[in-house]
Amino acid sequence: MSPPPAKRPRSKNPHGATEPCLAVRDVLTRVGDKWSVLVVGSLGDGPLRFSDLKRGIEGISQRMLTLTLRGLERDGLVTRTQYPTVPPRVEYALTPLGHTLLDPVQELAKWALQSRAAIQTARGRYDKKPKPPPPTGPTRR
Amino acid sequence: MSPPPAKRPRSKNPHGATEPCLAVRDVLTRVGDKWSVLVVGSLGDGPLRFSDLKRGIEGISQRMLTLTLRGLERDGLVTRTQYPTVPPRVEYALTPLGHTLLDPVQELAKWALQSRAAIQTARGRYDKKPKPPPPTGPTRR
DNA sequence: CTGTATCCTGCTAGATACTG
DNA sequence: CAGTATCTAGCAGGATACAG
Repeated sequence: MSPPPAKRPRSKNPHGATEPCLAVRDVLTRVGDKWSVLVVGSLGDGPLRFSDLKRGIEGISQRMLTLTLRGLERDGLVTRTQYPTVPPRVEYALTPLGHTLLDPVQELAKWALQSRAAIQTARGRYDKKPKPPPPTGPTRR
Repeated sequence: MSPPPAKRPRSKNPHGATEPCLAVRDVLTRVGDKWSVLVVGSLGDGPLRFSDLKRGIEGISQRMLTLTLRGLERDGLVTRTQYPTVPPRVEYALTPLGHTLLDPVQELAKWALQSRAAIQTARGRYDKKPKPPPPTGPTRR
């Protein structure tokens, strides 16, 4: 039998183990998608109907709103309440868990607003620099 | 000439204007991608070399690490310092702006760790329910 | 060691049309 | 009003090979 190829003992990460990383990535894929945060933010003020959400979030398509809401519902962050009236009326609201997300997200939003200018300045500067010069002379990035 | 089709006066959003949304989305696309947060987190303890980052972040490919670092550099969140030694040695570090991002991100990470269990429970519950029943009888979701 | 250049795949998300 | 069903384009991201 050939000896087992020694599975990489895995040096522990300096900033935490592998476990937390997975959790963070997991959350980030939910929260980091194009619309989830905006939906959660919209619901922060209280329950809203489907069409109100759609109107409130400029640019979202019906499809994406549905998908986003399903995802959030699945994760236990929002509830869906359907009133059997005609025409149908469905309300979405944050769960307690969903509310706890509101805080970190607003932190991030605050950062975004504060840093927006700085970031755009940095981008402008960076985008002007790239000097891939002619083969003559030492290329210096 | 045909009259301009009246550009939709746009009702103002209840949770803020359209402006902030753009900023938030902008940040989210940077922060919400698969690796940026982990890179920033890794650099939180201090500067690191390329290969150290690669080793520290389990599962990232060379390509994505490079791309992520370029993006962060462009946005003024990290600096790249190249020592003209042989072999080449490049160190990445957070800028002051980058450090300010560390805080909100860690908030979110904390939330992720705390809520992980609850979310997975919710998912399990949700994934069991879907009852697309036989065509006989009133389908009730 | 630190990248860049290709190739290739799957998913994300938009547009549109149709149903209860 | 509230959703589902399709179709499709674009791009994020992985593997690999090569270069300074």
